[in-house]
Amino acid sequence: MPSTATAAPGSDNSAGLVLGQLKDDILTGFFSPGEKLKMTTLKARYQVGVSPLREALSQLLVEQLVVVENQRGFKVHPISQAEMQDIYQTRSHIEALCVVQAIENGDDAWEAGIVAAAHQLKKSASLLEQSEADLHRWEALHQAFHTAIARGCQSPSLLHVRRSLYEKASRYRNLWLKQNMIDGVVFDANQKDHNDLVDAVLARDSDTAERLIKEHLLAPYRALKNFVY
Amino acid sequence: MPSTATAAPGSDNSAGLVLGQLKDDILTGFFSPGEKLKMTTLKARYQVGVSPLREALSQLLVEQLVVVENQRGFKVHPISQAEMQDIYQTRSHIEALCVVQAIENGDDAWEAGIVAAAHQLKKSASLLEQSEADLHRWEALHQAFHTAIARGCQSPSLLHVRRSLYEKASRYRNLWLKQNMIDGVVFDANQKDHNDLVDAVLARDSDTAERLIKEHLLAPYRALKNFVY
DNA sequence: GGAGCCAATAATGTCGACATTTTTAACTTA
DNA sequence: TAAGTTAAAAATGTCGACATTATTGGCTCC
Repeated sequence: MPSTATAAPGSDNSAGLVLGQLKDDILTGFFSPGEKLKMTTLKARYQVGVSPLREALSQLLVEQLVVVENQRGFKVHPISQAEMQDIYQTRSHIEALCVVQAIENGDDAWEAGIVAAAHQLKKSASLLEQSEADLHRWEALHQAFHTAIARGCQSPSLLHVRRSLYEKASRYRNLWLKQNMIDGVVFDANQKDHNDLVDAVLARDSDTAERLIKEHLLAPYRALKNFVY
Repeated sequence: MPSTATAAPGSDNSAGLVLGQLKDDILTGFFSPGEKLKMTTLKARYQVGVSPLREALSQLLVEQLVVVENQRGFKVHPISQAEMQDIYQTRSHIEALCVVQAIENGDDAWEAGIVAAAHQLKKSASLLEQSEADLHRWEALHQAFHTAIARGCQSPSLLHVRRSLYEKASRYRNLWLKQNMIDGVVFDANQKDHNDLVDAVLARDSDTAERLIKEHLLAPYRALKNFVY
């Protein structure tokens, strides 16, 4: 599975680099949920010592992508039906907050960013193969599109939470894709959702936009929730 | 200033302990906003080596209580009018989400916890001196009261965000108190707010509860926002 | 006198080493 | 054979040391 390339490195030192790689490896499922993360394994994979590794793991601990037990090291955060439901539901509420506030605060540059991102997404969707690389390119554009909308809320703290929840949700999505690659995108490639959302947002129709975005984010959850881990 | 004793240690190793102490020192203003956090200083204060320190700082980095620059070490996260507004506003939205969902999901034990916490808070408020220790005891009960309500939402991810925002907001509150200790509690000791909130919550009146909690959390912001840093 | 340069000092970030704890595996004993 | 015990092996968490980078202070030169 290719990198999600979503993880922004905190700093350009060794710990920051390994943070991005390790996060990617967890989100893409290279390291499985619950898997023990032995230092010898990580040292060999990322070619660094324990210090940068422990710093990166400490950060992933706060983001709840790993768990720790004293003197017993780190594990990948386990997945569960309950957590998946929690993440997706909270994410829909947070995203809705972003959209509503963006509609209140967004300026002309924000609107321009939305139509630009929507255009790119639409073009990408039209020539969408079922290949893994295409799928990941589309997902990047998909996320960029929604970020273009959410960004208008102009609240760093909300956007911070939003990013964290996206990452946690993307792990469930990626794990699912890993097993069901055939009809992979059926559950979120529906272009109509996006057209309707853009219309509501640009019309500054908060209520409609809120309803649409919540539904848009909960639809994949309904598709994934019967996935047996 | 006494410890806020709010920071839950991640694990009982050295890094987990120093995380709690360092977080407290930042939230209470022992280390000032923007202050350089030199390793020699931290080593001397917490009696540990650089490894646990860097792990703790890495976690505070994610929680945005410190900032880092490569090869230039860590600083306490600066404060600003803009961040304060952002934190308090987002916090009011998140807390409202918690309350509304708690009203939907809360059970009998949840209701019992609320009336118990409200009772303790009321008793504490009646014998409230203006001493620093009293003030911190009251604030602990105050937070416990609101947590008793929010807990009913039964969403770990929402409660996680909520805790993080509380901590960030508490720093602004503590910094303000440090300079204005005289009439310290006037802006949030109003018992009527709490009585009304309990009534609305127990009556499962979401709209009223949402309005009350948002107002309750934004009131201190209005009091603090003219505070010149 | 002030700006620019250079050496000396100090600080950061990373590694290997070590003490402590956990895990594994063999061995005893009933 | 299965459970309990003990020794060996492995893994974690922390420290001190070191290379690299940033900062300070003095010196020269204009």
